[in-house]
Amino acid sequence: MFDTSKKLVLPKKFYIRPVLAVAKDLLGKVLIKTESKKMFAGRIVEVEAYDGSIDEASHSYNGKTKRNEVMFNTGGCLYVYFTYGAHFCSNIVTGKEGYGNAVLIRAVEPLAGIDYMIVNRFNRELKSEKELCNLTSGPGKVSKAFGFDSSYSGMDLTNSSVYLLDQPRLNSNKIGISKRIGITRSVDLPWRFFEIGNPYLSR
DNA sequence: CCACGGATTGGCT
DNA sequence: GCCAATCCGTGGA
Repeated sequence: MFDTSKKLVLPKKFYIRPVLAVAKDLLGKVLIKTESKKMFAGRIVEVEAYDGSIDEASHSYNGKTKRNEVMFNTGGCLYVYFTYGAHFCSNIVTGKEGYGNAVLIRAVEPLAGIDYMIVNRFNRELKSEKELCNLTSGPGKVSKAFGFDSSYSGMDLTNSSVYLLDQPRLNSNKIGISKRIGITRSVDLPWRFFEIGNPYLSR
């Protein structure tokens, strides 16, 4: 299904680029988490870019705080935050140290570890096959399915049990672009990117 | 110290 | 389609 050989792990330099370029290039890449003998894998199909320098919706817009400090790290690590008193959202930090840029993972297409994801999300059997499309079709859902919580924030994606596998870049005619979802500031920036027609999109 | 509101989700109307 | 749930980081007093 996919090759997990080391040479395909995305290197640091992939992440140390402008956040919009990284966001688009993340589509189609495979997110992996290993936990003892379990492996979780999902193909990224929807993302949003956040840029602390000009984007009022970004957590980093008002500078570094205890909550967002990981966003200011050198690109290539996870930034996980807690919101609405209930959900974790997982991001990939991009750019050079000090920039406060990140890409929110809004949806993935499950590839492996699906039974573990079902346990993490629902803690029961699926009621129907249709629930598969509800497994990882949103930022809180992806985090729950993979088991990402605040203890994962700051993890290095080039040297830990969480990493990304390189895959061919999506053809640009497969990439949809829209405004971001669920924000109240800088609402018009067209910084959401998704694979057109993929059944695992958040909407 | 306290009030506010959020990069969401799922259940109910 | 609408709205409550449910924490806690953040910012103003």
